[in-house]
Amino acid sequence: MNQQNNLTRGANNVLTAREIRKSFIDFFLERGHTFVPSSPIVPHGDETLLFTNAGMNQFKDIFVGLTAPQWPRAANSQKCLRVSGKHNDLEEVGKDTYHHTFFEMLGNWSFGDYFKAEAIEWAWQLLTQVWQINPDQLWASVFAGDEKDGLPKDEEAARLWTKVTPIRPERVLGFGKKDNFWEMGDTGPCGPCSEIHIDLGPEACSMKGVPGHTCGVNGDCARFIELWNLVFIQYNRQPSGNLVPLAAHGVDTGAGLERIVAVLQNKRSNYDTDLFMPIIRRTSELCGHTYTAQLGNKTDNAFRVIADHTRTLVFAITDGATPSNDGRGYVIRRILRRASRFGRELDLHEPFLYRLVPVVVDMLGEAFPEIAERAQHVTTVVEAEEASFGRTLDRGLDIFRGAAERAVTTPDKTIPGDDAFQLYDTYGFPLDLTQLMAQERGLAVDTGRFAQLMDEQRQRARAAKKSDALLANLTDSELPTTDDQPKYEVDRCESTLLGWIDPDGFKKQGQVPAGVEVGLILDKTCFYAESGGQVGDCGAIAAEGGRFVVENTTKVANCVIHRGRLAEGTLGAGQAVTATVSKDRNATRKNHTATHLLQWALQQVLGKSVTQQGSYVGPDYLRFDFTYPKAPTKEELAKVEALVREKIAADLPVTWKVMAKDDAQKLGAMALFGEKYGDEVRVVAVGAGSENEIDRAFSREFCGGTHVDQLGSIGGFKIVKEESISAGVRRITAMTGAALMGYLEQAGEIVDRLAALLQIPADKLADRVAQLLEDNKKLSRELKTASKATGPDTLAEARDLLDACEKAGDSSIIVGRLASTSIERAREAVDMLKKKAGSAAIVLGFEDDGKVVLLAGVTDDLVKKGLKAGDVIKEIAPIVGGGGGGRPQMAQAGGKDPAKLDDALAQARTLVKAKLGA
RNA sequence: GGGGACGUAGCUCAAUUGGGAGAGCGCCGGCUUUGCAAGCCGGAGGUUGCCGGUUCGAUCCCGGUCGUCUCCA
Repeated sequence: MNQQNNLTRGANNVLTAREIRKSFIDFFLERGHTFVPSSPIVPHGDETLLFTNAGMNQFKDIFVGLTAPQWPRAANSQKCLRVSGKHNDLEEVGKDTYHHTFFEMLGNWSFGDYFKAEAIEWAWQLLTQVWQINPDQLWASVFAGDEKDGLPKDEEAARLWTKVTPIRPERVLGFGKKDNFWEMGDTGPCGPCSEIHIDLGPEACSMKGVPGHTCGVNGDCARFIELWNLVFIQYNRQPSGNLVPLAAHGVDTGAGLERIVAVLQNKRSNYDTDLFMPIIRRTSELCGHTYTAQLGNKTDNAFRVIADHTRTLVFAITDGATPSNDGRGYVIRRILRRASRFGRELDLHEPFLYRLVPVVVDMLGEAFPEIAERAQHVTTVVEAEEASFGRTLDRGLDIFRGAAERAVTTPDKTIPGDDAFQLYDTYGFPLDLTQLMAQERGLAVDTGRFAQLMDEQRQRARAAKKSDALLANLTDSELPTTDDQPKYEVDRCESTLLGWIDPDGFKKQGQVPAGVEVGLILDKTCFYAESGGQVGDCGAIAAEGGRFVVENTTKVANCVIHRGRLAEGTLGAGQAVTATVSKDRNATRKNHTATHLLQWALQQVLGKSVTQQGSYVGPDYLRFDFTYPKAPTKEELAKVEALVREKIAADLPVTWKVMAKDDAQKLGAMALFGEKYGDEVRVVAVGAGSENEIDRAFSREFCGGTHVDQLGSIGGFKIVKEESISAGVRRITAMTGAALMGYLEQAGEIVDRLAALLQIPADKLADRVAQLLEDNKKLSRELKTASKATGPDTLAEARDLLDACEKAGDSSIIVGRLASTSIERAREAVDMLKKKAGSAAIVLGFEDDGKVVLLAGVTDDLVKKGLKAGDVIKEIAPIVGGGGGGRPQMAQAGGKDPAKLDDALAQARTLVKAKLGA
């Protein structure tokens, strides 16, 4: 049987990855599904998730029942990243043919619509009819039941397989919980799943000759691989561990595109497909090595790692992650460094990853237009980070040398785990590199100790972990949808208190507890929940008999949560209340509209490479992060300010409209990268007086925030700070309205005070201060030289002391009191005396501003005899109520009791004489 | 969010248990050379990130803060 022929359509008719992706989506569109574009790989709203790691992430709220689905059926190809947490494949990448950090997950979903029969039938049809995979190669698995959970075998699925597909019954196998029961987390929706595996033939087995190995489904070798997982969501796992059947059944399927492509293109390795080869070819051009597609080969390994990681970097950075030292950014930094490290295996020592970015864009820019739009930014960021890693390595090499030198002298020729850990933890020097370099010098590395230290570090971090306690137990609660449309119209509204959230969950009955932070839930509200950079509103929710102070407002699914504390009296569920937003919101609105003006002006002045990276809009100020490769000049910033002010002065109107996303995009409205939008979007248009004029607006942005009606009410605009926050990203902080007035007033006061102090007009301040600094410098220099000429002649005093001094053999014992002088001059005197006397022990003291200074100096020949200046000074300093010390040749002390100075000097004389035997 | 390291001249970095703020490169001047490079001699350049504490005295020790690097979650 020639299986190979059935896998392809002949050498000239192999489907490209692009065609395969498209045929999947088209197939499900034809079956009533809605194409829901991939959600960003960086989930902005969801802090519990570092990166999108499965196709269903964006539908989580639907499956847990927090929100209603907008469509009964959906399909897409989702960008996924698996680099941390439960699914951490990072270390595996490169070693085999199929592990990736970034991959695409093809998926189709049913939200309470179709169930097992359709899911199974369609998957089979697509695989065998559209993609023409030989049915003889396919196997199916179903859930075989679990006694502990009291779950029966999934007979329904098993029966359907043979009913709706022509698969032979013996090809439908049962497996346990590990393989065929899918759970999202410890709690929440879950259910049995059914997988489709393909048999690639005996040749593909990767465990040939391993004793006891038999090829089979879930048999751990590369002959049988899983192509598609169909999850049937029909239970809800409660915190107690019990499973409760769900009323609405769902389907969640996932098929890894990279694997499907490898199979359809008849490749043994995912890396041999057109999803990776262009990157590998380009890398090969850059380094001069050839990729031979072997496993267990160092250079081939490096090619694979680089290809995989480059894709990851392009997508993650495009969606708003940026290399940094914590959170998501740190994961990105690690991936980039890992790729860069493997580049060294290919003799690539200069930044090179950034040169692979265009290859990825070429390959995937059509399916994911965002990466094409952000290519320049990604390139800048990657190159800067590669350069930074180069510096990190250089510094690490220095430190390594020190550690290696120490290790060479030890009996066991081992670099201690502490050193290796310090290199890694503090200087970012990779452990494998430490080991490699140690090996080159015949040294070992104590990895056991290293692992121990690493573990301690982990535990420290874990102990410090905190979470949002308020939302801890919400998984099972069905939260109501809050009508928050009033937020755009009014800042006070009447509504009903439906209940509240506390750390135990959602409460719909009883009295709001006092003294603790809770989140009130209303049927409708005029409060704005934190979103799109705009802060959540503050204010109060009150009724007769009670008043609740809202400190922040957030949103979970479609439910607005008013966070705060009961301040007075009592409030109960079901009660009618009045919600009043704080006046701060007016200031926030000004800042929000000003942010739109700022983005528009930046694009006018700096060009289209300016795209929003993030923002903060609060009552006190606004912050706008945007991509731009270098610092804008003062003139450019001034021009931006001028443009914004011009628009404010023109007092143009602001309007907004909810429209279809496609229409909004046609109008050229700006959207935020890495933000997920629904089919209907709200577009805020500045410069348009009504919805009909929206095409005449000069600024149009996707935005759910609150804005002023007329630009004039912004009442002023000023950039107060411009800075870099990471490579290729700048941050501008600006102020408007009353906050700006306060800021200017404060600045004005400072200027007034300075001008009054210097008695000059304010515009001359800068010049005058510069002049003063210069004068000051000159004067202190002059003072230094002048005081040498005037003041007490310390050197003369010292000479007198020398002339009158006692002798111990050839050595002079010079002890005496000087007129008040400076430490510097007294030191000069000591130096002079040493030189003049040739051999001497010197102790000088003087009074200065109510304190005592003592200096001692000893010439080298006497130091050798055991007389140390430091010892002398330590003995006598306590006499004047102080302490001192120094080196054998020169020491110094201070004290607080001038009356005892002569006593101290007398003691010094006795000491020195005793020591020198005089 | 937590831990570690670093911050000194324009640049790269020194400074013994707390006791004269230094070197190399660069810059300026002079000498030497037909010219250049090099060499020799001399010079300028410092709020030791910032604030506070301990001390007779802090680049050094302690606390805080800002910035950079780095690891863990």
